[in-house]
Amino acid sequence: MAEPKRRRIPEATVARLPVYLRILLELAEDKTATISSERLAELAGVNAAKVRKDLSYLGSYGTRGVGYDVEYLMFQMSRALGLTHDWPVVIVGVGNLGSALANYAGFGDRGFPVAALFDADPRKVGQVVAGRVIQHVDELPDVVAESGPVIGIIATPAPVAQSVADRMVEAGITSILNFAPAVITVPPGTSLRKVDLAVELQILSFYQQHSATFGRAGGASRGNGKRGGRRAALLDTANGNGTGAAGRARRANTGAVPAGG
Amino acid sequence: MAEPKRRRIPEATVARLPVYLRILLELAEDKTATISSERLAELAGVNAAKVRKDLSYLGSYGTRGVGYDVEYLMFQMSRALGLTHDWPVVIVGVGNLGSALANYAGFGDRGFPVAALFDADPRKVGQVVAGRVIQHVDELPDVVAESGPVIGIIATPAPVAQSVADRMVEAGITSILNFAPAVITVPPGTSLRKVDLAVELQILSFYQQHSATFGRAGGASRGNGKRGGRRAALLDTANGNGTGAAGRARRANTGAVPAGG
DNA sequence: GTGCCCATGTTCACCAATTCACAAAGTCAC
DNA sequence: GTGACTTTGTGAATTGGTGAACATGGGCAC
Repeated sequence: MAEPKRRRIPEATVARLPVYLRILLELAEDKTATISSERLAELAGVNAAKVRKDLSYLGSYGTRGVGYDVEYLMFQMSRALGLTHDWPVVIVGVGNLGSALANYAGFGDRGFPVAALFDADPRKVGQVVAGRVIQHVDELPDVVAESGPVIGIIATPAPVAQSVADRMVEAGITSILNFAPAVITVPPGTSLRKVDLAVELQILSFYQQHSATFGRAGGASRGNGKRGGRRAALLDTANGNGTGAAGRARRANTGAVPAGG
Repeated sequence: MAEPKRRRIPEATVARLPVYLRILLELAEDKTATISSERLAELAGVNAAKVRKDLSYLGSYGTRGVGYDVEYLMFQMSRALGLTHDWPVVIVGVGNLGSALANYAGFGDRGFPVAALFDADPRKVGQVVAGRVIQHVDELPDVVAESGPVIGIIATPAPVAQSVADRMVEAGITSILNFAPAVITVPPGTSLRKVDLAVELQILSFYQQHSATFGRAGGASRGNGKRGGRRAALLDTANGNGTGAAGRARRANTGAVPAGG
């Protein structure tokens, strides 16, 4: 092993890397050759020091006085994220959400092709969605055994989410993304992330309610230049960390504080 | 003011409250009268101490030696989250995802009725989705002005997400949930949360890749009792904080560590 | 080839969040 | 009414992450 492990990359950093990567992709399309941590921070809505620290976990890939080479940084970042090859995904539960996910082109584009669709409803099995025949969930183990490592997506109703997760784990899936509004547990060694609409809305509700306690944030919304350049960044983040929906202005660079009136 | 502000509730706690609330709802349906912090922690996939501390921010609503009254706790929690009345949502962008969201019954059920659908595509305007006529996005300000405070959901393609956010802010919306795969910025006083599919998948990819560094986590998946009771909980959390998709076992209670082989 | 300039990479101090451990406070049995 | 038992609520210690400040080191002008 040459140097396989630099430092252990913090979870918060891991959650931000994909954001940087997407920005780099856009920059590359615009034929931008190099980027400074400051500019990248601005585009990602974070602090420049944080960007530098995050990138330093990947290695010293910047050039002092110049910045980071976009192409090279993209390569290193993709490597760190394990995106050098495709990760097929299998979707269990082909209702409204499952169909939408299956049809979402962004998946395949970014290295996550939809490998198979499953449902437990016999009426759905055999139907074609997004160019794929829906299979019965009983066939999950066989499909996984054939196709190798995949990411499992749960898009079922809440009551069956845990049992689906169990079946995924048993089939050998070690990465699961749960869209069902239910807490599910998996054994150690399996990665689990969740996306929960209702929870997100309720968090927003909290901050909305809370900002109302200090006088009505709404007024300042239209504050200054509505489109002329980006403003005080609060990268907020359903993923990763930094939940920070900011009830009050937090260190407002632009000085447009809502409560001040 | 009697006692409007106890302590300031930490963001991490705010992100967990909705999870507790959902569990309480299920418990109430099962006619469970009281719940201990330990049991609640188990159901939520977190630490019991954390539950107690989280709940203590709401006030001292437990009874020592007994636990928490489910109904009463639900009430207090709903109040804290601002869920005593409905929060209408407006969805901008009625593509695959937007339609799925509009059709998602879970919204209205939980106090977030869909108030209106918008799109910029003239071919979509006038069509009916989920029982609602799609309006042109230009009408957004009028609708918001009429209906009062709403939560804005962005389900557009990435390139227009920022401009949609700007229009929402200008219309007076102060809570935005962004599904578009783009970083958007809003002025202070506006709450922003994001849900990003690609980012979630890439985070999973990282941990999948990483667990492979220590020998292949896949093997241990089937470890012990596949359904017999919940196991070492890792609440992982696309929202809130604690990104923690656990590459390796983290403090595995059950002892089934993947790398051990 | 020399020196200035500029952005990186890293150190350090701070802040937020988690976890432990335990006293306080209530119930229930008798 | 008393005592044992259970579970909460919180203070303190620890961990993880953030942000500012600064030294390091490479490019570029001349």
